[in-house]
Amino acid sequence: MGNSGKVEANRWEEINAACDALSETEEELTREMVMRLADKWSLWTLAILAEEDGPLRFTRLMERVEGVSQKSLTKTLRALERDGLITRQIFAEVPPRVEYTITALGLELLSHVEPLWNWVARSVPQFQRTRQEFEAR
Amino acid sequence: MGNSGKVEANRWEEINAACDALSETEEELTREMVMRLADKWSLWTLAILAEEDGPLRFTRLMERVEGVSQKSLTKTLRALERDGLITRQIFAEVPPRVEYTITALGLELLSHVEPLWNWVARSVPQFQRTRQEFEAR
DNA sequence: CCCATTGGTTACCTCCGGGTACCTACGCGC
DNA sequence: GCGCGTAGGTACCCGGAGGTAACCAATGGG
Repeated sequence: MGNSGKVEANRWEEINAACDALSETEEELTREMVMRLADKWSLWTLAILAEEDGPLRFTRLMERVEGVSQKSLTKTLRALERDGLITRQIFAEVPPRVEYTITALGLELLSHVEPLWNWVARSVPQFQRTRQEFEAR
Repeated sequence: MGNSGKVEANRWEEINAACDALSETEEELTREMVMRLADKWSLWTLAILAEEDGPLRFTRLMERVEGVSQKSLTKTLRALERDGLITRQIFAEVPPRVEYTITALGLELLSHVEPLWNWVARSVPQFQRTRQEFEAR
């Protein structure tokens, strides 16, 4: 526990070093991005678009991202588009048709999210045990 | 962009498969953990404890985690302790002394957060550019 | 003429994270 | 007896996230 801790701590210092290389506003932007991506719907929506491997219409998307409201989905999609993680293509038809597609950047992001997510998923039993012990304390 | 997209999509399907292997409540727990860790202070606090490579007292911690309020730090620390990411040792002294230490689990978590964080930090210029284009549209 | 469809937008409401301010318990030095 | 310092707890307030429901524009079908 002692020496392995030191190794991990050094790794984390690398992150801090990487952050220091950025200007203050850029570090804030990093923080902002991380927190924005961890909101209720962004990653889920992105994952749906990734597994589809093709464009999806708004209504279709709302069916797949179970439980999301129109309003929240709109907002989420605008934010994802703004950051270049998805594209939004409007067709001048009636009734209107809008297609959303994940970008290369979006797929790259997901590929970096995956290991962390998998680790958390694998560690869930550990967390459950720890919580029970904590509760029973 | 076409075939690399397919590769990434398959990777993401692995995540979904990993999630399906868990019960529904466990999947919710995964989601909950990810979102909890992405809150305003958890990761930051954890990082401070990691770089310290030793115990830290409450007041000390509040100085380092710049901008956190007493209330929020208390809450954050309780949550981290509950999940076994840090330990909390109370000394029966006056004035009271409480020491917080990161656990092996906490360090492991940080090591898995690091690549994602680094990628986001590296991609910040890209995000800035994309946003400017979006704004100017 | 009426209505359904699609992709929103808007008003309204509630919940919760997080901030400030103030309180406590305790033993110490004065 | 009085303040001081530590590690919180508690009450109150504000803003923002996110849900619901109603409305809208344009047009093809009946």
